[in-house]
Amino acid sequence: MKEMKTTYDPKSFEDAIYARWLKKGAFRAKIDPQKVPFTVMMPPPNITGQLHMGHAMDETMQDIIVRFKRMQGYSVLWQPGTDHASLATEHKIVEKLREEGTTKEELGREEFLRRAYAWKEQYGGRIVEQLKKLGCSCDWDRLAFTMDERCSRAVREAFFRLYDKGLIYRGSRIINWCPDCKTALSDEEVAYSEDAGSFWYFNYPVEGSEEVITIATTRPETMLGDTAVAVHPDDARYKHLIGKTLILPIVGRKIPVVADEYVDPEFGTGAVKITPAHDPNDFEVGLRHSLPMIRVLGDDGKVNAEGGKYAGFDRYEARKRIVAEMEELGLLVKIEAHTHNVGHCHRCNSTIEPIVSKQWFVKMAPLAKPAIDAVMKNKTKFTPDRFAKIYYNWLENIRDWCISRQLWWGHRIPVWYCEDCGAEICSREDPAVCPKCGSAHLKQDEDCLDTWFSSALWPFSTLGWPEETPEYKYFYPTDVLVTGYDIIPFWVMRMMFSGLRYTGKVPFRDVLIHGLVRDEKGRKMSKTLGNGVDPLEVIEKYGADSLRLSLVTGVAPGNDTRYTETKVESSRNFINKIWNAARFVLMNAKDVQVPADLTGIKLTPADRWIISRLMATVREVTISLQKYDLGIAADKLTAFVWDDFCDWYIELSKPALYGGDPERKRAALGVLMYVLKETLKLLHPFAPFVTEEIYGYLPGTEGEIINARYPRYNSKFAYREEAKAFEGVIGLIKAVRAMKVSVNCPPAKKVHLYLVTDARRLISVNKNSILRLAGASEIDFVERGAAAGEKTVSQVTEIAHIFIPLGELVNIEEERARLTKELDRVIGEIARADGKLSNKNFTTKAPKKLVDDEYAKRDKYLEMKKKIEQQLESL
RNA sequence: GGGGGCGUAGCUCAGUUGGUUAGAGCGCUUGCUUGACAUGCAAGAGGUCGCAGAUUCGAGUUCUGCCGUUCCCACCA
Repeated sequence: MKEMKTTYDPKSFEDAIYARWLKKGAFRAKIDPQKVPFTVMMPPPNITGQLHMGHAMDETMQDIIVRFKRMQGYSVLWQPGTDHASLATEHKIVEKLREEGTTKEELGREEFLRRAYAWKEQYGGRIVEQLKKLGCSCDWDRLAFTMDERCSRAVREAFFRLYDKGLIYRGSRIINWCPDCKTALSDEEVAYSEDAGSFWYFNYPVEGSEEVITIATTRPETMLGDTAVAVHPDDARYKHLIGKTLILPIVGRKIPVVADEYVDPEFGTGAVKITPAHDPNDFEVGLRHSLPMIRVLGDDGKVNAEGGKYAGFDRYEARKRIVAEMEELGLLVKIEAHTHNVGHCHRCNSTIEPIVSKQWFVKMAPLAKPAIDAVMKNKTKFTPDRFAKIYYNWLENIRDWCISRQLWWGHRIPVWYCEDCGAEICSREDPAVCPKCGSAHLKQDEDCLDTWFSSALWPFSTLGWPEETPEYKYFYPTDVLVTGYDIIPFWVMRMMFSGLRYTGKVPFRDVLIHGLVRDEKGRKMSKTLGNGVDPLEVIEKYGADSLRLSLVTGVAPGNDTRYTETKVESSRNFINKIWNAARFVLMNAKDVQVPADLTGIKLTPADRWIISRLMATVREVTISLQKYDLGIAADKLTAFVWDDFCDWYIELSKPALYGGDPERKRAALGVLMYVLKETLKLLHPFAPFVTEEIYGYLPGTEGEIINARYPRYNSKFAYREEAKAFEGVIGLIKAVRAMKVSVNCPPAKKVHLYLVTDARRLISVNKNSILRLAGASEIDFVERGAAAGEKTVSQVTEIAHIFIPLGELVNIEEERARLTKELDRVIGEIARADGKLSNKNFTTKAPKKLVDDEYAKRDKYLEMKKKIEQQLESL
């Protein structure tokens, strides 16, 4: 057998272990009627993407859940894939073309797409390799892509069904336009920020009068498209002007003054310029008053022909010039500084222009309702449940979804227009001729679909829907979706209404929401700030297991967390700890095999204690994982491994290992190995690599830990009473250690213990361990402390009153101080217990067990008090 | 304007359905080359759980109000 290295060195085995899992097909999902399926859909990362800390946490959480379920015996499918990320990818390629001195228009659609696919081939697999580094156990054989044949077919079907029912329509509406990406965006793709701007006050002259009306605007260039000025119908200042005509300066257009409730008389001047083609509110006003819509900005963000002499100027240049001209005309009243919320493109951060434009929309109201109901009825549950509220909030206020994008990289809208009769055709298959007039002159819509239209189908499109494939029947609906709260509006909500609409079922039963990984100072990690930490570098330095553990420990569901290297170090230290614990066990084991179970091993109280603790840990970890409390599960495991197993049990086992009694040694090794093996299994979902590596060193284990059965709680091994009694031994050892420290006794100096106790049997059985761990030379049972001599230190514990004669080592004053402090504490406890017990309400209303416990506690403390007082006296 | 989150040890954070003496990691103090591990061991110090009320036998935990902080949505041109 190979020797384990002295320190944990993840680089020496992680890649090899991953390769072995792949080779053995350990991640492969199988349709097995004997098993219960468990399905998780990986949120498909963008093909443009690189693994960042947010992914690392998201994927780690999924891998933990998936490995746990796999070990529990479920037939697990963790479906991986990538997203074509229409806008993000096209943006990147366009940028590259610009560097090459060309444009997509110059290349043409066909050549552009060829380039895009080439780009995808080159970079699209990058993130997949990075996920492997992290240890993700997804079924790579089923790797999907949102633009592959399966997914494309599902997109076509979904579009057709909605179109067929009138839920997809084409219309001219105000949409969010990004002049840089030159495409429409959905409301969700616009991010608002408080930007510093100005408020320009302009005078518009009233026709046939000396009067003017003062309006205020934040976007002067839009005045070119003004078709009215609105005032509040009850506003006394303007009442007489309603119905009058204004001369729009610069342009010279005659525009009416209209009355509309929308105007807030308190804000600005109480008079609002109305530009129906460039503002959502103005658009509504325009509709109410049948105002003309004049678009003055082109798709490139430049003033168009409607802008007269300003045609061709960029929107900001036009703004400057228009303000200057207004000033020259004496119509500029004032300029105020004004911060206001400005929309920015989610992708390129350019300022969004609201523009009226002909686009495709999904009617949301009929889709939102079932999606709300499904969560209300608990068909899908959010964890933590507060996110359900956020979900409702989104769906209740949702507006129709603009799904067309003026992009080439994506799913082209499956609608054709007949050039002869003008018919609009949407069909499942590409039409050859117009079904209305038979003409062959058909032209497909130029636009692509919003990426999220295809992502919304992910839970079932990857399984072959609309076909009733065996996969679809077995693995759908999925079990849990893991994602960040920032993705709820983009994706979770859209998968919900899509799933319900197309499959009649919720796409997942649970939604586990997590927070963001922030930097050490609590800031969002971002490219512009340059504060992002590359998970791959962390893996390189500390190993994937350390990174994984550090991303889930001490994290509460749904809360943001800060990444610090210190946390990774702590996790690494922990893993090193278990590495060395294993090394210790194996060094002593030699030819001993891991026992299959505990039957046939003669157990000591210490053995029963650690087994009891193991069982408690199995239960706690299992329950926590089932509730998706990964942080709690990790904490419980860490505490068990480090405190109980390493710091106590291994030390307790040493007398048996070194004592020379082969039978006892074998028994101790049996327990050590059994507990170690079970612990590795418990830990495997969190730290898959190191547990698999150590598992491979254990003699007598077969196969891989990834396929091992997750430990199950067995009440037979709970040993409740015995474990509790043994805690008394631990208390005794801790007390002796503390006593030695308190009187400055060197740790190496062995002390003689005199014990007044009822637990002689328990102590005798564990004598060797107590001597070793407490640093004692001898234990004597006595009736009274006086037997220990005149100068002693003493301490009362659960199971014994300890006396140690320390001769010259005793510092009387320090000892007196220590005892006095202890006495104060005990008196405080008695007062607390008395207070509770003298309260009739407590004794009558609280559960009996609590009251009894309180009595027992008070008696114990009274006893301790008496002993401490005696001791103080004797000093 | 609407809706969340957070406020607990010096720092970063946990804290299950209300129930022993409120926990962890890091940092700090003291001691230790204890036959796995100094990426370690032992013993400690450190908290009016943001403030004020309420409910309860009992509140870090439930309710109300307030203060601070932060995020999301909506938005007045």
